Amino acid sequence: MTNIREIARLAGVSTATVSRVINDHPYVNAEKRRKVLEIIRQLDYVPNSSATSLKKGMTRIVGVVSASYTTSSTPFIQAFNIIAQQHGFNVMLFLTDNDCEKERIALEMLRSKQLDALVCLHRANEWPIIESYAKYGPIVTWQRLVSEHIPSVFMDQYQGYMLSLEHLYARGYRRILNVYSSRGLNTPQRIRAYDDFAKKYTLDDIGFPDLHHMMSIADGEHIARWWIEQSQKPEAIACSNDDVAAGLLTEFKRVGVSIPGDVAIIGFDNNDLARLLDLTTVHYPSDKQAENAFAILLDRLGQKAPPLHALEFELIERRST
Amino acid sequence: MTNIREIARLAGVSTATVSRVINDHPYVNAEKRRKVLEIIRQLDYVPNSSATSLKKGMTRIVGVVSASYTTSSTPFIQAFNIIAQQHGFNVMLFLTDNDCEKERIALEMLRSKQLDALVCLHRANEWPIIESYAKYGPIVTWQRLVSEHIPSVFMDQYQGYMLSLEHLYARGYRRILNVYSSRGLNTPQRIRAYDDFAKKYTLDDIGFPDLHHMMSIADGEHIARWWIEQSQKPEAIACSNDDVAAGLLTEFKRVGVSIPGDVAIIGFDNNDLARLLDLTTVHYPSDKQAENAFAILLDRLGQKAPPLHALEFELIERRST
DNA sequence: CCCCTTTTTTTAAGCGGTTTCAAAAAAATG
DNA sequence: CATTTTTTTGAAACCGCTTAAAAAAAGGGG
Repeated sequence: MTNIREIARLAGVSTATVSRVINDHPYVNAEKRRKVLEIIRQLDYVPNSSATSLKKGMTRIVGVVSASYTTSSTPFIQAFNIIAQQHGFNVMLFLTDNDCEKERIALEMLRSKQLDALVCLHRANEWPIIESYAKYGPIVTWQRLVSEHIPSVFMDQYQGYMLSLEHLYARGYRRILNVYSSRGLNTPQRIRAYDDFAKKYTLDDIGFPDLHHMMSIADGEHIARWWIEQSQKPEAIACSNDDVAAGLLTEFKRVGVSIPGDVAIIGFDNNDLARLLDLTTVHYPSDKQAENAFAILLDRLGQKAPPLHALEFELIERRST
Repeated sequence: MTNIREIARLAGVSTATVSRVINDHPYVNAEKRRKVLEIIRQLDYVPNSSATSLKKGMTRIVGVVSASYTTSSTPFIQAFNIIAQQHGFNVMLFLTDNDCEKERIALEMLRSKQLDALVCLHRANEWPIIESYAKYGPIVTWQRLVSEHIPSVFMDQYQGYMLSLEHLYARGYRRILNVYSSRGLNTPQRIRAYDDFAKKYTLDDIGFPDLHHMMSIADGEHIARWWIEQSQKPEAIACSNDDVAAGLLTEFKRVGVSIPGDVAIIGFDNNDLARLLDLTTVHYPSDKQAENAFAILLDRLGQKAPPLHALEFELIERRST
């Protein structure tokens, strides 16, 4: 086995010097440094990461716990990967399918120091269980959680949804259909936003059904077909996310319904699809949330962390409203 | 820090004894074992995994490299997780989005012994690059690869697709539409299968278009709408996978086309959707492939491995043909 | 009771790195 | 040239665990 001792022997120096070269420490003679690097290259040597982790007390691996790899979680995970990479951390992804056991694996790896920290996009176990692991290493969540041990990069969607509704109002739409998803705590906030909105402008309750659990393109297509059959049609549809909006838009175009002439559509998230289809939407800064999550973890690990971003929703006006 | 020395001290034994208790070795006095376990429980102690890995020369983590988390890769990944778990291995998932750099991370972790082994469902880097990492630890692939260093659990889909076609023929269908995906090397084999099939039964070339890159439910829906517009309609549609078949089926039902009365549909994979929708399909044993992949890795790691499954396609007759 | 075998326990040597500390060498200063 | 400061190096102590080997204790037969 080729280890640091072997390199030291061949380069005619001590292991300390080799270690210094590897870790880019100062105070190494230029010639010796060259020689050591040469031997390392020749022998195709890499330090054993278990040994490094043991000695340094860190693995430089951060776990990301997500129920699955969906349109909504992907941007967060991608951004998290990038920022972690930039700081020399690797990311270990745990797709739990909402299975407590699978989630537990990640938590246990934090406990046994295989992971330095954890970010939970979703969770399967009860909060107290997750909190009980916070003593083993920093944990950050994406969902709302009031806990002194576990910080969160959660954003209250009330404000974001209100942005969406106000935009529709400003454009002159009054008969608005709300399309909700079922993502944990977001829906209640959106409902509250609509109630406040309706009260503010004294809008009558038109009796449109509240659509729930709408999350996919296919759901959007269904709603489009439903819309066509109605005699009392909504003038605008405020969607739970861009996928639903995309499904609506493409299905409407397919059957010749004009957007925004016949009906306006507004999405939520501002994902690739929304950009592609020219959908008006509300930008949900999940990339900034991911960077904040990482910064918080880094800080709790006692490392110098970049400053936190301010998290704000932003209305992206395009051609669908 | 609570380490094994601390436990040993409190239990009044040596670290060797504690280690034996932890690893369930024989030759430990029952009373001392009890005492040690008691202290471990009290202090909420877990062995440091870096130390264990360093000493044992294994991390018991296996990497799974996949482009993303899709309907086709999920069953494999799930099955792989389960079998790995059963053998005391953890799985580290790498979703590469076909990015060479991201894939490289996994390979480098194998090199630095952070991973014991790797299974590649997809790959972004060229084969020679991947092969060059085989010397650092066992690698198995899901795709075809002829290499002495990298074994594969690849299955030639010629036979599976032929099964599908023969079934349609036996049911009396002659005007068959082929729907292909673009998954690497599978499509050529399927085309070859259809050519041989057409030759065997001297079927005329009817001039249906060859549909390529069809992989999703939405693709299936498109094809259904295309079918409706044709004057010369296919009697049966042989799909690249169950998702496409599902899209076809549901879209057809929506507009009142009778299945299999007006047109027969056969899928491929036998996933949850196919079961749910009562689709005739060809079972693609990706769970068995995953178990084989793990067995091969285990064997190459010098551990006792379970025997390999024979891999066979199987026609699953349901109500869509 | 002695000798031999079997069971139990401890000591100590690693696994492969990093880092402290002290010493040696080189450079700067007066 | 002696003294001080700075740069460069290596020896050795760890990080936390496992395990081979040695030692101690217990059991068994004659």
